[in-house]
Amino acid sequence: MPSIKKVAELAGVSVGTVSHVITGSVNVSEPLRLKVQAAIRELNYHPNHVARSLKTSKTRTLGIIVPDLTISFYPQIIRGAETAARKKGYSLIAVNSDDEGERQRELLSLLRSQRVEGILLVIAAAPIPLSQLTRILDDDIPVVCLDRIPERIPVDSVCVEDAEAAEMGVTHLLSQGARRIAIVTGPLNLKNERRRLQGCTQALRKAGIPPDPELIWSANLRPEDIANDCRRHFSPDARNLRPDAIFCTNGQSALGVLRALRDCKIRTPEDIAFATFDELTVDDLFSPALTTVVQPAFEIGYRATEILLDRIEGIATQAESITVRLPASLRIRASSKRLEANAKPPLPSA
Amino acid sequence: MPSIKKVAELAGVSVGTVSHVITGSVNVSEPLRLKVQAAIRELNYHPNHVARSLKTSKTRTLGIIVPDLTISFYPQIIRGAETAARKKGYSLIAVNSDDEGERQRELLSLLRSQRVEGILLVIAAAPIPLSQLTRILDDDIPVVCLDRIPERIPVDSVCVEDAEAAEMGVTHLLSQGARRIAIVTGPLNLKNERRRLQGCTQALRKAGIPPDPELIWSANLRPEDIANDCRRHFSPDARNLRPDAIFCTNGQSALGVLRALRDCKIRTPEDIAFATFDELTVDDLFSPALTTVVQPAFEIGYRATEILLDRIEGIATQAESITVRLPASLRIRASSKRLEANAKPPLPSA
DNA sequence: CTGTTAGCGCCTTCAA
DNA sequence: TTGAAGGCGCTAACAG
Repeated sequence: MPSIKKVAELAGVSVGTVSHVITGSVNVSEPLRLKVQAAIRELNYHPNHVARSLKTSKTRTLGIIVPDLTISFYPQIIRGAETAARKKGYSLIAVNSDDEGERQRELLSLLRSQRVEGILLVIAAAPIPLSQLTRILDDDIPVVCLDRIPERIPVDSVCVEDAEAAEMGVTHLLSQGARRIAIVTGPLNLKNERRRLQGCTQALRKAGIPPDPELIWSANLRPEDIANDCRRHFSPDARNLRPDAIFCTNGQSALGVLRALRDCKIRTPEDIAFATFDELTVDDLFSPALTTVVQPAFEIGYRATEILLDRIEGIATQAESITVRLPASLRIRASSKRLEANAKPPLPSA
Repeated sequence: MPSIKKVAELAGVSVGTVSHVITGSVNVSEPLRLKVQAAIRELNYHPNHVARSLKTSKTRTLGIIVPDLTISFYPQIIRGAETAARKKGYSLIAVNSDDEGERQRELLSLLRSQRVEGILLVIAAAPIPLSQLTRILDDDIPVVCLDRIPERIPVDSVCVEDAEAAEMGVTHLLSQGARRIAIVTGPLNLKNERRRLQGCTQALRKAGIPPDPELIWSANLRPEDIANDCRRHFSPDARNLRPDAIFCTNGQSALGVLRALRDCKIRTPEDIAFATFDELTVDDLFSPALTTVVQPAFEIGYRATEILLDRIEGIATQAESITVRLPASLRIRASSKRLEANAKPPLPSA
C-alpha cells in the first residue's frame, strides 16, 4: 500500500506538503494542492492511521464492552454510541465479555493495548475484583459505565432509572388486579438488579401488599437455568402457591420464564399476567404481545458517549463523577391485560 | 502510559530484552525474565499495539461491515466471526453501512486507513459502483462477502443456499394447503433476493402452480414502506384477490407484512398462513409463533472468517474464489398450520 | 508557502 | 543470551 512518500514523489513535492493537504492544518497553494490530490487518487492512497496514531498518540477510537451482542438491548446501545462517536470523528470497537470476569479483564487489557482513548463499559455480571476497573482508571483512560453501574467506584455512568422503571411495571400489574406478583430478577450482586427489585417491592408496599420472599425469585442470567427454576414453581403440587402475575427485571429472565410457562401450559394473561423489563428477541414462545418496560437504549449509548468524549477532550473536567439516569417507558400490551373472568376488585388506592 | 523503555529501565535491562520476553521470540534467561515481568506488572505496562503494528505492518485486526447491527441476524454473524477471529488472535471492528452506498464507501476507506488485514462484507442494498469493491481488492486486502454476494466480481463468499431455503419454505406452505401464495421480497438488485424468489417460484412450479406476477411483491427493506404496500393489497376491495398464504424472503419484509396484517385485522393462520426467512425481533406484533426459514448465521460468520484468515495468512492461495453455501433449516410453528376450517385438499404430489 | 527533520514505541536484525 | 540501532509512516515544529 502506498505511503505518503510515494504520493510526494508522484506529485513532485515534499512529504510535509502532502501531510499539510491531508490534515488541512497548513495552507497549501492551489496548484500544489491539486497535484497532491491527483496523486492521492491515482495511487488510491489511504493515510495510515496506525502511523498517525503513533505520532500523535491519538487513535480517535473508543472501545465498548457489552455482555453479549446478540441480546437485542446492546446493539441499540452500540448504535447510540456509534452515532455520537461518529459525529466527532471517532470509531468504535465493540466486544463481548460473555459476562465473564476473566474475559472482561482480557478485553480491558486488549483495549488498552489498542490505545483506545476511552471505554464504554457494561460490567460483567460475574463478581469482579475492583482492581480491574481502578487500574484502568489509574491509567487515565476515561471510562463511562452504562446499564450496570459498579459500586464503591467513582465513575461516570448512564443508565435507566431502575427503581422507578420497575415500580412502574409492577404498579401496572397491580392495576390490572394482580395480587400475588412473583418478581424474577437476575443476580443481586448487580446493583441495577437490586434497584429494580427495590422498585418492585416499593410498588407492592404502596399498594399495601407486604412483599413475600417466597415470590422473589433471583437467579443468574441464563434462560435455561431460569426456566428450570420456574418449572418447579409451576409444578401442579405448588398450584395454590402459584402467583397471579410475574414481573421480570430483565429480558434474559423473561426468556426463561416464558419458556417455563409454555412448557407448563400456563396461559398468559389468562392464567398468569406477565410483564417484563426489556423487549425480547423471540417469536416462538408466547401468544400474547408482551407488556414491557422499555429502556431508552439508543439514548443510553448516545449520552454515555457524549460524556466520554467530553472527558477525553477535556471539556468535562469535574472531579466528581457524572451520573445520568434516564426514564423508561411502559408499553402496555396483551400479556398483562385484566381478564374479567379472574378479575379481582381494584385496589382501594388504585 | 509507560513504554517499553520505562520497563527496561526499571528492570535494569535493554529494551531489546524486554521485547524478547514480551514476544517470546528469543530466549531470555530466567532471572532477567522474572525481573522484566515484575517491572511490567509494577508499571501496569501494556504493549503499544499501534507501534507494534507500524513496525510489523500487521494489525491483527479484521473489519466487518453489516447493514445494521440492530437486525438480529447480524449480531449472530458477528459473534461467529469474532469467535473464529479470536481463536487466531485477531480482533474485529464491526461497523454499520445503513445499506447506503456512500456510507459503505466511507467505511471501506476507513477500514483501509485503519489497516485492517481483511474485510468481511455484507454489501449494502443500495446499488453500488463495482469500483468500490474492486479497488479494495486491487489493494490486496482480502475480502469475503457474506449473506449478500455481489455479481460479476470474483470474490470469496459465504451464504445460505438461498434458492433451496426459499423453496423449502414455500413447499411447506403448499403442504399446508396454501394455493395463492404471495411472495414478498426485498430489492431484486440483490442477487440473494432474486435467488430466493427463484426458489419460491420453483416450489410453485413443482406443485403445478404457475407463479402469478400479481402475487410477487418486491419492495425495499424498510418495514414501514412494506407495511404501506401491503395494506393496499389487503384492502377490503381486494378481498377476493387476497392470497391464502404469504412467504417473506427476509426479516425486514416480514416485519412490514406483519404490521399490515395486524392493522388490517387479518388473523394468522386463520385468514392467511405465514412463513418467512429469518427470525424476528418483535413481541408486539403477532399472536401465533412464526414459521421461519432459519439461516445458520453464526456459522456463516465463522466460516467466512476462517476463509478470510486463510487468505491473510497465505494458507489459501487459489486464484479462483472460494464459495461456501450452507443449508437453512425450517422451523415449523403455528403461523403456517393448516386449519381444518379452511383446509384445501392436499396436493397430488404432496 | 514549502521543505527538512526529529521522533512517536516497537521489533528485529546484527554484533558482541 | 543480551544490547545497540535502524526504521515502519506520519505529524509538527522549524527553517528557509
